Amino acid sequence: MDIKEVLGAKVKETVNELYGVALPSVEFQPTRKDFEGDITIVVFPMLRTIKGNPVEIGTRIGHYLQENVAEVSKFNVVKGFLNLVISDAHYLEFFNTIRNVTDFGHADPNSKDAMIVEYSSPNTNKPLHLGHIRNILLGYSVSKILKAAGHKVYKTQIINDRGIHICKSMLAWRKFGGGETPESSGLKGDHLVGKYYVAYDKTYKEEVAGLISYGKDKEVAEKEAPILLEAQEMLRKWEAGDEETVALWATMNGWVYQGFNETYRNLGVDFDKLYYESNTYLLGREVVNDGLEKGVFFKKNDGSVWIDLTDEGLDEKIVLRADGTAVYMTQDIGTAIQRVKDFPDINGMVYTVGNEQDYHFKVLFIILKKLGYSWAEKLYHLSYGMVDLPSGKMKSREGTVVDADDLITNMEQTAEEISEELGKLEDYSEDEKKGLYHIIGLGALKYYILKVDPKKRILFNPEESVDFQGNTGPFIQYTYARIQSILRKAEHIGVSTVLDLTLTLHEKEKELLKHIQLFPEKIQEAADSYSPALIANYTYDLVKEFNSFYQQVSILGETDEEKRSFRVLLSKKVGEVIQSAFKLLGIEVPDRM
RNA sequence: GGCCUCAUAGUUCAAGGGAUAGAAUAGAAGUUUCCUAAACUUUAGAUCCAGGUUCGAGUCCUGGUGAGGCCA
Repeated sequence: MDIKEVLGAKVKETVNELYGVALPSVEFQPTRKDFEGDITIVVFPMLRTIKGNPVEIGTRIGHYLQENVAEVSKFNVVKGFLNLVISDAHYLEFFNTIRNVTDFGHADPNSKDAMIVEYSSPNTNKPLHLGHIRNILLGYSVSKILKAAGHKVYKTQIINDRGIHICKSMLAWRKFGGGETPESSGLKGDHLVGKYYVAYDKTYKEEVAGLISYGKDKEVAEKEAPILLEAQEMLRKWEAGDEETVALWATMNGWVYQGFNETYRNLGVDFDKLYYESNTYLLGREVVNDGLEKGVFFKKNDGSVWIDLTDEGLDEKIVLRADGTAVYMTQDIGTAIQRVKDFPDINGMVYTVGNEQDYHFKVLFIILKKLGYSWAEKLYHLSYGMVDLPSGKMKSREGTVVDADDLITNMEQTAEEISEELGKLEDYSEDEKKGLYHIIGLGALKYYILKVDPKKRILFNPEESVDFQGNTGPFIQYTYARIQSILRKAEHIGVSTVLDLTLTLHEKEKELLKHIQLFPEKIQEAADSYSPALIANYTYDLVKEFNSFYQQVSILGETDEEKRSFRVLLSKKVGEVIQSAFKLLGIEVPDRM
């Protein structure tokens, strides 16, 4: 039983007895380090219910708790803060109940609604970059966190595999490619296709410049460049189902998927179901007609269909063009409904999409609610800020985009350089080393990105991102590795698995136990706010707490056998919590480094 | 023009309306006969501006300023 629940109930009971009033709630916080105590009850909010002096009230409650609650061994009152010292026995008892629990902190599986988490959802005309990485890591981590909080989770993405941008790559490949394939060129499929997208853009710009030099207006030139007209023609052919065009489209998309899959594998992420826009772009139109009948939408004179959201403080938004073709909104409405059909057990969806689409999703969710879908209440736009570079915004035109694959390789190399310098792995085989550098390099990258609150912009400094000291992934991995080293040595020494519940706890041991105790709450909080950053920062705090413990007490060198055993068991548990927390971030931990 | 985010040490990040605003990095100074020094200890340094609500505001409200985004 959670200590806060016990105390909360007791405090209410106490107040009722002493003052004859019912307290609506009790506010707790961890006691600040400069005061004696483990848990603090804030008295101020009680003043609304009980009239009087906060110090007096705190003292009376403190006395009562000390006498009647076994867990409370001491107390002190500072201003309106009632600091309680919790007995060692309570923490030992807590430790005893969790020490053999393998998924400590996780809620019962499938105890909550099933959900869909969508992330990645790239275009298929160029390789993934740093912006996608933030999206992918966030989405994957949130899916793990929701799962740990008790939800069943389906991971999905919608691949933007059709449209003018793909036609541009296809056209350029046909014009300049000379039949080049990933095999013949040795290029990763997505990079190959991206190369032709760039080639298209170059030609396009030359043509526009040419037209302008012949006296055309810039705007006109941009619309009339021959290569653009050709690409548009190609798109029309694709939509008409032209065999050759569709075949080329399928081939080139196939290359891109191979490339993407390699990147996903490197990042350690996966999906349960994929949606392709080429299959879904026609969805949603019937729903619009439906909504017209219900009066949710209205038709303008030109035949286009709109929704009026002025009563929501927004404006009017188009949902179907005058020529009857779908806009993004139409598709998204259709896709959402399709997903509920595909996964009838779900009640809730998370869309991991950048914050430039905040408005779009706000509107989408309102429309779905107005259409009367009950699950529309449980949609969440996991919106995240852009990734900036020290030089400013990433711009593909200026070549400042950080490529995902290059970045991963870089991180692995840095991990290798640092490890080689320290030279602790002489007995490792090349393969083992390679695996380890991958774990460390990706740990650095993932942690660097996930520790930041999703809604904030990230400044990605390539030099700092490979920093392995301080609040970083490798620092935490290193602590884990040290713990494993202790455990290996402990095996030789022999450690009792019986826990002596009458031990007197060292201050640092208590701190560690308090921190471990927070893990389940943190998972819940992270799930409620869809924020891996909470887990990252929690893990870092735990690691710092462990390092401090490690520095101050002897673990294997402790001569009292019972104390030694306890410390080994405690270290082991800390390792397990680190591992478990990092799993929620999609980060692996090494046994040695 | 309308709407939406963000603003905290030199820098990168924290802080469910609660105590003296925490870390990390960069700077200064220390700690290795002992369980991994990728560690630890000490030191200095910050809430964009002006009002308001509250016993109490980095946090909530209003108005500015600055950065970014969305919609025509």
